[in-house]
Amino acid sequence: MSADDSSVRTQRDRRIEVANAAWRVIVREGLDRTSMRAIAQELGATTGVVTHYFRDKEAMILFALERVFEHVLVDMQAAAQGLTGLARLEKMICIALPLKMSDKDDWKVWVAFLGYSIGREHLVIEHRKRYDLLRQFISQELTNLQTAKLIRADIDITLEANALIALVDGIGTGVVICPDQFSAKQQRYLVQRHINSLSA
Amino acid sequence: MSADDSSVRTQRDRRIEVANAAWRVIVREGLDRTSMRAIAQELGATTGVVTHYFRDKEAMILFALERVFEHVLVDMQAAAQGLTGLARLEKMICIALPLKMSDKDDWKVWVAFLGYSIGREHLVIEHRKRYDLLRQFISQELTNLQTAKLIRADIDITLEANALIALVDGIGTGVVICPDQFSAKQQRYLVQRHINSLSA
DNA sequence: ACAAAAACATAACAACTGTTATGATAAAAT
DNA sequence: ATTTTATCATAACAGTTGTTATGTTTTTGT
Repeated sequence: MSADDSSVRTQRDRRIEVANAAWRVIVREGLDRTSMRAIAQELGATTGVVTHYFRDKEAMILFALERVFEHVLVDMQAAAQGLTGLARLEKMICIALPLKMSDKDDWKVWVAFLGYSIGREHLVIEHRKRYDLLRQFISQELTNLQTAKLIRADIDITLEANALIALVDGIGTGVVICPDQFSAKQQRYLVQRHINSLSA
Repeated sequence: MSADDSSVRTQRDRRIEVANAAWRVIVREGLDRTSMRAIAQELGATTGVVTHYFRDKEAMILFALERVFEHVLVDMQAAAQGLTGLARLEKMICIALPLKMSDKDDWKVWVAFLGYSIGREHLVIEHRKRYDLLRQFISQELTNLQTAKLIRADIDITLEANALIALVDGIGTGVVICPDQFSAKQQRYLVQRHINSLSA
């Protein structure tokens, strides 16, 4: 092994390239038609690459999902920097929305995974882990707001975190199916109104 | 053809039996693993039955989806009977929620379809038709409420219909993934609060 | 009773699936 | 320089897929 160098292509980098190719195929063809061969072709390589970097198809699929999810979490954290109060929560939630056209593809992958998980309990569990993380994340923010007396004291934090997730999830799938029904402004308005209704 | 009789098994009845078998397989195995052979086996028959009553797999799948959707619409209409005002809308929306354990299976099918549609534009369009119908349906109710001055006059009806659909959709998928996070009482509370916030 | 049509069963088709084994080539380590 | 390891290509495997064709049986219409 060579020393750490920013100009070398590490093993993880290559895994990400494969996952990105998978991501593109999922968006274009759907998850159940995302075959090893389709991914390899999208990558301009053969299936040898895919099998070399991932134990099996499911490991690769989960890696691709994890990338989408992690991406959102990081963006939420970054967007929250420097903000406080309700505006901070509002900004964070909005990051998860498909406000831009490009965000829609991430939502396509997310929705595809949700559907693909039905009947595959271990995938449902994987998905649940991410919802749990999100809930934990939002609950933390709500707790801070409650401590600062910016939202009402009688609010059930877990319930409200779930409600926010449900709202975002509903809008996300709504945009995937009916892109014309949710403008960026409308999405923001719905989140803003919901959060303001929690205000003290 | 014999005369109309309630005790005969019509062609449509048999199609429904096939669709119900498909529904069960979708819930248990997932949509992409719902093969013709699996459906036939669930039905206690062979693939000859399935191919005889449906042009191809997609026609059968769409028929099964339509049944789930129609079922919800009918139930909503039935539940609305005799009710007026905000309580009427509230009751209708709640019908679509997975309040009971048995409702969860319908939501599994719905979510499976959503994911399965990704990358299949004609299925997205089919789904969109149903969202359009739902929106139209809810908009009608909202319009009545607005005319009766029971909700604020400045409310954008289409936006609010979409918001309600998104809320229900978010809760539904939430229950499918995290069944422990939404009690029936909590689901009702969220819908109730949302609708009350529209009150005049 | 007889013919026509509906309701299935069976089997075969070609295409596609994930996985695995085996090679070949290039990089890295010693 | 040589050996080991990482990276990929190729090919074959056994299984599954939707679809179609061809039967066989049952129901129905006349």
